[in-house]
Amino acid sequence: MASDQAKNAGAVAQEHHMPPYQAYGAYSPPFPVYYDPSHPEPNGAPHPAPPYIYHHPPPGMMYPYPPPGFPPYAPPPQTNFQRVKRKQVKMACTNCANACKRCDEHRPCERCVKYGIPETCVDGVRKERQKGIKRGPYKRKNKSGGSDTATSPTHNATFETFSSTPTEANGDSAWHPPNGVAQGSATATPAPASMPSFPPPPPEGGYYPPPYFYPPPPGFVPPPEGQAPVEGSPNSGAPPPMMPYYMPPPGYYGPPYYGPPGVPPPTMDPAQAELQRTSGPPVDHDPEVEEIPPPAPKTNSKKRSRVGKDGQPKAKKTKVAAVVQESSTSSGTTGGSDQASEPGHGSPTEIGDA
DNA sequence: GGATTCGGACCGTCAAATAC
DNA sequence: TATTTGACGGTCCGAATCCA
Repeated sequence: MASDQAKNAGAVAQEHHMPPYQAYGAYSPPFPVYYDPSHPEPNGAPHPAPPYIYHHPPPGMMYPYPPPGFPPYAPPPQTNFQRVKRKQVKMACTNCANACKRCDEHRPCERCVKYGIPETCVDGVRKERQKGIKRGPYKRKNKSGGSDTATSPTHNATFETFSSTPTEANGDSAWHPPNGVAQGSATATPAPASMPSFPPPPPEGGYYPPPYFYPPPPGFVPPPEGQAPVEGSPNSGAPPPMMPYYMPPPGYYGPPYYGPPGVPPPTMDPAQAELQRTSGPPVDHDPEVEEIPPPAPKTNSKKRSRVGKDGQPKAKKTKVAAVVQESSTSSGTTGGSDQASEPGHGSPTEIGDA
């Protein structure tokens, strides 16, 4: 469940701490970014209080990714979008539960009101979890080395939204700005004087110091302040959609990092960070990261036979009958956990009831 | 074409297993 | 004792199907 918790933590953190980014150039990162104390904030604004710092790249900031030894930015697959986590109510009313429909916290719930059966909108009785079930030995996750290390849940959650992008196999470690512009060329925005050489070894904390930012999506280079984007470049058009950006090198707990304001990011064991830094990124897959696989081709595998578990054809329900049944079911189950009378589906729990 | 059904993916919780 | 793991018990999405 750790992964679940991690995902939840990420969702919560994201929900509660989304800095007020403003548009910068063609895009602004939707994640916190550490600041470089030696680098002035845009517009001369004071630095936010460390250590939880954010800002968008100041005008003229260059995107130094990727460092040597790290793969080039790979455009995220179209399907690698952020998944909106489904929110469940703690306890659906019996009517909604039987109908497998969304319920809400209120009683009567919206659905019961809609069907005119608010009086039957009551919580069911949650079955008690079985106890004393013996389990086999647990498979402990490998905590040392590898990309699937069990790092801090917060850290892993960090990457839930910005899941790693596939690593290109061509071994090209340079990030190529768009339109054939070589990285660091005159056309690209110059790096500020305060920009340290890249990549510096991770400091004692195990993460790289700021300011490092993700590169913009392919085809996007923040134009120098006061200058229009290169004609014909994507910058010159509409702002790009928010996309997952480049995955930072392992051990770097900079962007994106979500967490409570004022709470420093988790740090990695320096030895491990160095190992990962020198051995290359585990970019292609982190099992802790929730990746959105390409949607499976639609099939007809969901053909239902309208046959109950006992092999008997299920009785059809008319609209009224369904509502009535829901009502009767609810009134019949409020006093106990026996769900044997509920309609065919929705009773995987029946298995354990015997 | 809208309403209904329900398979199964997804979610939250928590006891057992394990680490410290 | 604290943490991690894995599965239970549940919710509800969305395709299939029904029906006016």
